[in-house]
Amino acid sequence: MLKIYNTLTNQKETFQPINPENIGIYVCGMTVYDYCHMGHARFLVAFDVITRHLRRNFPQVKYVRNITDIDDKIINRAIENNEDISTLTQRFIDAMHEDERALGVLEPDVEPRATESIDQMFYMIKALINKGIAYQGKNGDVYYSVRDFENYGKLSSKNLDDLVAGARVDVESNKNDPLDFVLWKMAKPDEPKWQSPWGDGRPGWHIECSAMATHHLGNHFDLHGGGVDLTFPHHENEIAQSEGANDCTFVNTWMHVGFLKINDEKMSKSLNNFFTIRGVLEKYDGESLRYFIMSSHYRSPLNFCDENLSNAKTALTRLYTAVRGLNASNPAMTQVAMRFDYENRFNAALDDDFNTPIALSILFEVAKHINNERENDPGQAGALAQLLRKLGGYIGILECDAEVFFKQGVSLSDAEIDGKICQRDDARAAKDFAMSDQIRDELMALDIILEDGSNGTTWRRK
RNA sequence: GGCUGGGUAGCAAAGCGGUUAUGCAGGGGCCUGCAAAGCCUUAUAGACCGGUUCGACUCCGGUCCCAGCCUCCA
Repeated sequence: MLKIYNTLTNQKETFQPINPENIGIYVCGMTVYDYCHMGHARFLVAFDVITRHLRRNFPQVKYVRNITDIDDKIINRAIENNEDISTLTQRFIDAMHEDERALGVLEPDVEPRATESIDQMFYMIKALINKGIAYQGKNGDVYYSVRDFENYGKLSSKNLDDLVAGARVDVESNKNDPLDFVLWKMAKPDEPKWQSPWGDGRPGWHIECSAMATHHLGNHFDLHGGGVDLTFPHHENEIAQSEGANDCTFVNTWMHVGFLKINDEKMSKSLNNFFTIRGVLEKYDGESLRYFIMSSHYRSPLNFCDENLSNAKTALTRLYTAVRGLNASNPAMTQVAMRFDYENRFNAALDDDFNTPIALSILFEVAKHINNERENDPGQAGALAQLLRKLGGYIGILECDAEVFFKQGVSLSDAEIDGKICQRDDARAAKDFAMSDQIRDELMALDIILEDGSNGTTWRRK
């Protein structure tokens, strides 16, 4: 039984699909004006784990993740780069897809873009104006009238008066109320614009998600997610817009992924401490990065630092070490492995609000079991190795060949290393251990580790 | 100030009202020419103060501290 923490109620709830035959989930995606950073990696992987689990438990899941391809930051960046907006956004969309593949993130079913969803936004804004919940200000911008939506604040547990009290003094005379937010803004000269019933302009940020989500998933769907920082105001405003326009519950369960910290500090541009995914990939492989992200619960803060990352790599190495050399596929043997309850416990962990740390700990139990059986009962060890890979696959790890994992990114060729191993074997046979150790040390200096086993010497990267 | 989370062993990170989390690092041992890997074994916890209970890291109350949101941000 799947339980999910719902921001709307601030508690874990049993997930009750609107239609068990078809689950709908919407996630707020990237604003594409730069390369993805590690914070993006975190929510991309988190929702990848979530949707993978949903897909195994329900016959059909529709995962929609939008792309914001028009906003101030994009416009400014295009001007800075002297680059066409669509060229800029396409470049970073392609880069995002590349990063996702490196992290083992599966594609969403639909990836709608704001600029391709303008008509749906018009439709919703019109509905809001007709109901008197939205109005056009003196400057032509269209605003949402927050006071006319009675449930405003229900997601983020805020009430309007507290918000007013805490608000920055923003004398925005075009609004009826300082808390009102923009649905459609008039274009300034030289800005990209679309014709609308209210004048040439472009959409406000929040309306695009309401429009795209309801267009692809209907007025009422199961799950909606994003980073915690989107809870207010973005998701709060999405609820106001969608429920205001459609007069029905927008989303049953709201999910929010915790923040990523950098060396225990908040990641921010002013501290200049943000890392792009591709930058980190120069030093760590994508799978280790993915493991690092899954090593804490998706709602907890996650601290990005070298120690934690190398820890993740070491941990993943232990799992690959367990399956190494046990690649043969044998469905019958997997059945044997099934008599242990690893898989049930693994699934139960994910059913408990996607508890990846527990799920991973079960993987280590299987690894230990394999190591114990390796000598005694190779058949069973092989079956357990298959089980380990299968469970790993459920969360997007352990899917590559162990030899590939152990030999990636090494500066010498296989032949060169094999040559060294032969030399060393000769030295060892002659009991010339000084020479033998020297060869091993030389390779170690190149991050190549030699291991003498009963079937000869094997090697792996550090 | 308001709202939401959180404070667990050397580090990271979970579950749980009474019995081993897990990974890395540390001690001892097995294996090895020596290592590495692996196995066995071992030490180190639950911010503080009260309360409930036969029994609390786990529930309740209070105190202190930390983080996030309240302004664009995953």
